[in-house]
Amino acid sequence: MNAQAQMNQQGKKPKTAITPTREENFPEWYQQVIKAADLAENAPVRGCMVIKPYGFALWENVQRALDDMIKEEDVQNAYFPLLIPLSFISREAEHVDGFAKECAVVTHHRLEKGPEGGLVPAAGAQLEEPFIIRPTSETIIGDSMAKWVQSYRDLPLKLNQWCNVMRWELRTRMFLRTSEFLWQEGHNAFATPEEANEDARKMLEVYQKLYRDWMAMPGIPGEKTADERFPGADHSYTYESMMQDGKALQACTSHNLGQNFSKSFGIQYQGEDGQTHHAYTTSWGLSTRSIGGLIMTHSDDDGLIMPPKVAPHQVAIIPVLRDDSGKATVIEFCRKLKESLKEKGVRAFLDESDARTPDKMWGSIKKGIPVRVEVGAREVEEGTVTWVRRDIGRDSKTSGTVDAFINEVPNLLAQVHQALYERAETFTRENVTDVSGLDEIKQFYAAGGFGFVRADKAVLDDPGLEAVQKEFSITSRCLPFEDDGQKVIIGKSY
RNA sequence: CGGGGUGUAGCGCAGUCUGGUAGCGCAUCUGCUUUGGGAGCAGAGGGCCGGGAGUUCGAAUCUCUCCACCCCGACCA
Repeated sequence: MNAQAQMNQQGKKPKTAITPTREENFPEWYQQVIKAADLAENAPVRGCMVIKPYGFALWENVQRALDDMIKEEDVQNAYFPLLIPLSFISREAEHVDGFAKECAVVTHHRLEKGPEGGLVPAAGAQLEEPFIIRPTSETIIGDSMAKWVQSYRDLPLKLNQWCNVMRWELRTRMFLRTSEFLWQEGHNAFATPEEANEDARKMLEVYQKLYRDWMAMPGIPGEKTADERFPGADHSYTYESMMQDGKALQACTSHNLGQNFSKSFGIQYQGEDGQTHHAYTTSWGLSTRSIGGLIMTHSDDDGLIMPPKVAPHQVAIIPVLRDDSGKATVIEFCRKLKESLKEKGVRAFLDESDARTPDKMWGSIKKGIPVRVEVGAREVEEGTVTWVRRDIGRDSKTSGTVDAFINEVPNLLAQVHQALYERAETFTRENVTDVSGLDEIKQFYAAGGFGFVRADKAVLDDPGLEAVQKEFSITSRCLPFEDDGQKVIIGKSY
């Protein structure tokens, strides 16, 4: 957008740090942003990725923020096994249908030398009952809950685990859909259906808060339609976030599982009435997919833009060095600046590499560091610094004293956060189009319409809907809470 | 899993049709000159041309076969 403006003024295409641009090829741009920012790379294993230190630092910040919020809800962290007995997964009928197709199965416990050299699973070491590598843990946690819940006094039971899961995906993309991914999965059990549903809604609000206040990502909270529901859930709630290419990303989910799992796994308690009752359970998860969403929401043609609150580095200090004579003084000045920022609770990164100045600058741009501060011999002499906001670029270049800058930083970071959120929020709002019914949905997408449409939920009962969805690769994303479930949002999705 | 595409230096690519000593740009290293939004000149290093099997005097190039990645679709918290 900024690039577009420059292009018009100068009559030529400005150089962008990322090629291709979003407009030219969005999926390829996405890959290149990840590479340029050094977030992750493909692993030798199909569909898996290596999350590199800078990318993992981002995830850790997201994790820390969410973990604190989860604990605020009186949920306790625990850990359950990676391997799940095969028989567990088949206990809940819908659940099996949902996951059987993408399970990795462990069948042996030993290797031996094969006839043609190399190692093969030992024939004599076949497992009596194979294990699956967890695609999600409802079943194995349900098994434990059944033991832990005896009396109504044991409820509610609220558990969460941070772990990896594996789903044998046919089509993978970095962060958005990988065979193995990291997430947290929460599993709560209650005595009444009301509490369970309230909990599922509550945890969605927690996610919404994380996205809004930490990752600056707007979205549309709502309920999933029946055909988009989690296998085994009575109700699934979601936060659907619009990416810059107009597609929806299911950014997290929260499920009210009713008594489906408590019946399959025998999660029962004796109530005050002396009778035995099945508990009501919920499950809720947020994964490394959120990182993919963050990238596609905020980044531009010069690379990543990090929302300040989860950014591994909030301020990049770039020493501008002319020659070796002034170098020591400038570096010394920068180190002091870094210390002062640290004391203020700001995560500052000082680039002490001997790369040339522009390369250091572009490095911080591509990594999306929210604020860049340039310190040269001139600044050191005057006791001033020059700073620039990543989201605005060089138009935001400002000079001031070191003290002024240090005092301004928290405000600056808050402004970047606010600007990122508002930009994404406006973008989302402007790209949701109200339509009257199926004909208008068809017209909209046939004419190359961009983004989501919002229709009366009656359209879900239109027998022609399926054909239209297929034709334009669109699905119903959710029934937004803000419309009291009377409308449905439809669009393309990841 | 179906259709299409791509695998050649860290990154981006040419070379493949028509077999004959592995190339270009950026990055890296050395030196000099430069330096506040992607510097210039000169030189240097770096490749089992995705893997395997064939055809051939000779294969990045032709054939077969795996594998991986990307896009579309199907499927999918």
